Amino acid sequence: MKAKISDVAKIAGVSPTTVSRVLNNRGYISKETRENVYKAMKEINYFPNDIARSLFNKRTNLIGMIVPQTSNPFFGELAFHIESICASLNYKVLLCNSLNRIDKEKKYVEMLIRNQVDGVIAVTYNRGIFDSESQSLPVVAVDHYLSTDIPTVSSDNYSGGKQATELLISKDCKHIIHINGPLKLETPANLRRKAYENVMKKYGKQPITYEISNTFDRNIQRETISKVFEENPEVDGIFASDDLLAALVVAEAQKRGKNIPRDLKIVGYDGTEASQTLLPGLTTVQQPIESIAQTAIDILLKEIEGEFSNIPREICLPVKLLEGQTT
Amino acid sequence: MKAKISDVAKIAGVSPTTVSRVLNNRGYISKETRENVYKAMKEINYFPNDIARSLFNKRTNLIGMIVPQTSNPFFGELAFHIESICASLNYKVLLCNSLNRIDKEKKYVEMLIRNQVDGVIAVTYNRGIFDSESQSLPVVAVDHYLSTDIPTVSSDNYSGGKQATELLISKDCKHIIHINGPLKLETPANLRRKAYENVMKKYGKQPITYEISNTFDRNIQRETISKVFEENPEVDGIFASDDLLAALVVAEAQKRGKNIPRDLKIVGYDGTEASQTLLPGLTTVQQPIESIAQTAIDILLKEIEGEFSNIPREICLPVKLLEGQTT
DNA sequence: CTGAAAGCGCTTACAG
DNA sequence: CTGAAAGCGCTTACAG
Repeated sequence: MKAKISDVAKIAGVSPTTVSRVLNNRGYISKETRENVYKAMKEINYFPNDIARSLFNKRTNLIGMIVPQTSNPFFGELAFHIESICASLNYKVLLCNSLNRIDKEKKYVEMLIRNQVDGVIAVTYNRGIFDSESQSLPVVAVDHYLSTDIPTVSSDNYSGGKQATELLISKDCKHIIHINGPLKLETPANLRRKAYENVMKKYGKQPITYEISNTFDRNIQRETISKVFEENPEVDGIFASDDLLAALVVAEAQKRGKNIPRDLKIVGYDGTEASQTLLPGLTTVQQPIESIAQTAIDILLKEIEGEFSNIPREICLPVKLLEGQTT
Repeated sequence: MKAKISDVAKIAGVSPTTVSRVLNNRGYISKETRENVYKAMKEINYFPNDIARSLFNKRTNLIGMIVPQTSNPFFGELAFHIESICASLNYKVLLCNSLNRIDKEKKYVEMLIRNQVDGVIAVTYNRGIFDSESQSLPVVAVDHYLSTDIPTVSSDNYSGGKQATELLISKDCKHIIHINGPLKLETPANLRRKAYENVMKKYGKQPITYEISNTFDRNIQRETISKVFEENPEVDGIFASDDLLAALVVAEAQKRGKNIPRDLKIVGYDGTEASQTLLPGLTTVQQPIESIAQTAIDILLKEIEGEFSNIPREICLPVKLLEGQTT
């Protein structure tokens, strides 16, 4: 049987109330009593039951974190930073991999509510998963607009898209194509495409965007990329909306005997540690993943503390263009 | 205020006991009552408080998962599978990024105990983090021996190391070097080195293993790799103990003007989705990450259910050699 | 400086 | 088929 507070009390010769007091450092307690209690806790290897505490306190110090998939380096890195920062603040993280599926996300949200999480950090493409039932639940969205009253943290996608496109143009690319994920929703990431299109038009060029419908099926992605080359034999610049996509473009280009960067220039997006290690030559727009995590947590904690006054509705963090050998 | 069971009871005109019964599908309940209760729950948006349930049931359905760092694709992918499988079995996962630091691991273990997790899946290099206090805690280790009574799930590291080395030999490499992480501990991953050394000896070659002391500092890794080339100008084959390391070797070799695979052949280890996408040409030994996750969970659940009888002390899953363009 | 009592939201014998 | 009571392990007024 696990030791409980009354066991400690018995051994230390005090009441459970007193044990609780030394545990929480509340009220006056004689040095002697305190030491006796500590000794008793050591003796029977006592650890407080945080479940019981949470029930009373109506505070779990639990944060729900919904990401599409930690095996994707961007989300894996984001998850790492979020959890690490939370741990340093004494918050615990419940991990949820949603695969962007709305059914899973809804289930996860319900699970998080049942588990009384203090707040949720959500990286999800689906609006409407936080509804009526979760009105009072503190939520912060990363990289996606979820609803008018949920703050969003993202990096400066417009600037990133602009820098990527302008780089390709400055390198003399004539036929630049953009490949993006699902475009249906008003996500900040969509601004990457907007920026691409605007820059293209500004330079009198025709923007062409290909959409990858499924983010999780590499074969579908490969097919789309193959189509890009088939339908645009003159393509000499590609801006891919994430590094994995860019890597697939690199592979397909090599398969087709194209010399990079001579025949084709490629810019990716994300600049994760993993992609920079595995494909260090890739030119890419690096997101400030750690500050995204930090900012999201700062905002969420404010919401949790009830400081709704000075919470920005949207925070946009700067990106950094990393020039490699693919441009 | 959040709705609770007594609110539902009041509205449905029954006792809390009855509400609990319909919630848990226990005992006989008239159809009418059941429907009234459901209607009441809908009406006030009631969700059961799992914290309160857990307190009573002494069962949280929580699993602690300790990994070094989810930003590393191998652990990110493992974490994804573990969490996904757990979710499908109605278990929730508390994420812990330990960075392999024993102080962090100990803190995480204590946190998990306080939170009454039903069990822990640990990928850690440090023995002794599960001590006396956690005797009764179900634990399963992945890829590392933690103690004699903690089951270990790993892939067949010896076979992987053997296949990698034999491949290099069969490709006519004369001077093959192995680069590994910290070697101090008796981890299954150490078998990769053992296998390398045995195969080398078998073929009358001198095994040379370089050790990377810090897994998290890319610069230290780069320095060690640079040293490998400096000290062994004749090297024509390198077996790196993970894909990120292999990628660094590729980069360094290119920097030194070596043609891969003509002048130098490289084999990595892990074969994650991310590394196979970002560096598809890499020859590597692929670990069965999903089955590792599945197996670890199977074993952990058995421990949780108290079925200690038929739990193997060690499970070893088959690896797969993926030949790319680096050999 | 310390303890007895009540309660956090739930569930399960027990009784009817 | 249903309800009143006790209890999961803790904490906090309240009283001394």
